[in-house]
Amino acid sequence: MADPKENVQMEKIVSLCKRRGFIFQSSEIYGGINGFWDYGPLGAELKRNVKELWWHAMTRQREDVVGLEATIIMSPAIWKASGHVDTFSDPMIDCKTCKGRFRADQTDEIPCPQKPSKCVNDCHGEKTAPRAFNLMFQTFVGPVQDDSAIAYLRPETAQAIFAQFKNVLETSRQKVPFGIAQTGKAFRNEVTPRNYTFRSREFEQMELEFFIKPDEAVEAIHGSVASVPTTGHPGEPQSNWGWQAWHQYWVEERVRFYEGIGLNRTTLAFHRQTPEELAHYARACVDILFKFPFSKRDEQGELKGEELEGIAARSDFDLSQHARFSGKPMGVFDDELRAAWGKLPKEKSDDLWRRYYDNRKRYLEKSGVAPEAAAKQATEDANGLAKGQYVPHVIEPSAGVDRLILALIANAYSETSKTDEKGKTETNVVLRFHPRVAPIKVGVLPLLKNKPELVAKALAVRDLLRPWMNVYYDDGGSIGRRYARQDEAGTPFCVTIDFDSLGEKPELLNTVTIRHRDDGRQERVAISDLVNWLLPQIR
RNA sequence: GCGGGCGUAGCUCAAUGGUAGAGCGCUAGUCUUCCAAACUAGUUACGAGGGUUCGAUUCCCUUCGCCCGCUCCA
Repeated sequence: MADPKENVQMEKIVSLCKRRGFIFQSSEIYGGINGFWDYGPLGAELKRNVKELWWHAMTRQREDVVGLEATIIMSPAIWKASGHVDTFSDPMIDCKTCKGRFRADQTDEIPCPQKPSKCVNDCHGEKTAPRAFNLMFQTFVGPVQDDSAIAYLRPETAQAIFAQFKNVLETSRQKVPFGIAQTGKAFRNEVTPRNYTFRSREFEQMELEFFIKPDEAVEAIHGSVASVPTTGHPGEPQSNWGWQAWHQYWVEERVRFYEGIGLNRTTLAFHRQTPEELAHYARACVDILFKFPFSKRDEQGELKGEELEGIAARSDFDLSQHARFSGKPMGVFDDELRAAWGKLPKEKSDDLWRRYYDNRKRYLEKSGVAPEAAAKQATEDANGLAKGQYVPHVIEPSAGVDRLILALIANAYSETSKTDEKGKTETNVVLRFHPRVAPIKVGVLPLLKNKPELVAKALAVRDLLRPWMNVYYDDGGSIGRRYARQDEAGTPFCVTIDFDSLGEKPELLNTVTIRHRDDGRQERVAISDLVNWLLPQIR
């Protein structure tokens, strides 16, 4: 943590989350378990709202994205193909003398921190035996616990989408470009869970794999690939978009989503990965960061932010891997491409053929295929392109739900101070959630508890609203106390039933007060208009 | 996993080798005509296990968890 003040801010948030029932430590009564967190009543509502908004925006509101709900345990072959079995398991050696940690396969290359003239292998430090640091949780499928039964809890939801790509394509009546969206749990046995729920061992993802034509196919069909500005939203998708346009599009779509739930651009930061940071198969990756209180600061003292979501342009790597490992074709056939290819001038088709060939060959060689075999396969692939066949490329917006929840809470957290006549200052916490994500949409409160007519009317209003939104009825303590309770829960609106609602002023019969969380403003609304007044604000 | 700090009600904080206390919160009741009013009653803790001791929340060990460094990127 950069600064004690920010530490305090984070501690307040943690304390509030427990006090109000947003987040609890998992297995707390048994002393807890590191890296696992539960959501209490308010947290469960908040999280559900966020996931539903994502699902709504990503699938139901779109023509070109469909959903998937895959299992958490899959064939271990999937994780071989994806690279997780290999890259997620570096054997490590700790040196008890110098406290260093080294990859076991590099101890004869890395110099000893204390005696740089010698490598780690030859220095005098006492080393532990090599230990595999596999970030995947292992389990066994079936009753026999031998190596043949080993399976893994998925470390990301994405791979199921690739593995089911063909099934979805064939059953959904979609054509490239289109996407497959999925939310769900993922598991990583992190070395060090950190920063409250930010890095957990069990967490939930919201991932879209959006499949697009390779640029060579777009160019063959449209003559050229559209260029779009590198900043700002490029507008409605166009058929001549290549991967860059689609990537830019999804970055901006995702920012719109965050803005729509109360995280405006100033709370976010962006990181465009450098060529050194990118995985070898990736063309680009933009991270969307949120400036958490625990974030580190840059040289200018600005919060750098922590990653909420990465939008990666992953080329055709994923589907190609699964095609190679499963032996099942992952390519698609494109009528339009086939028709267009025949009309290309030879110069053009040769150029496209060569570029596609080069890309395929580079991928195959990077994947360890022998040069000769790679050249042969790449030739086949490029010939396939000329007949209308290709392996789709993918743009992957991949977000962490739990990180977003924490960001929403941190963003909403605010304190207001009031000093009463006696000079007593009181600090109140207000969670300024966007109404769309707020766990409770409306608090229904009779002005007084000991007047049966008020209570009866308030209960009637509660029952009127309940089918439409999450309501909370409260008649405990004074009205001010109840407002304060709802402020802490982040409830955007409170409806108060008073004597005018009962007709004390006849013209106000069957009206109620709506009190706004953020400024305390009140307005009078007829009970019969309540649903129509509230719904547009919470959707 | 390694090193450093920490662990007392739901929260914030006391005290002690000999019965653990306050404020706030929460629950119930009285009262209350719009922003944590008052009164009454109730509620809950020494992270877990072992040891030293007549007796441990206090001293020692182990373990679990939290925070800070090394790792990581949803």
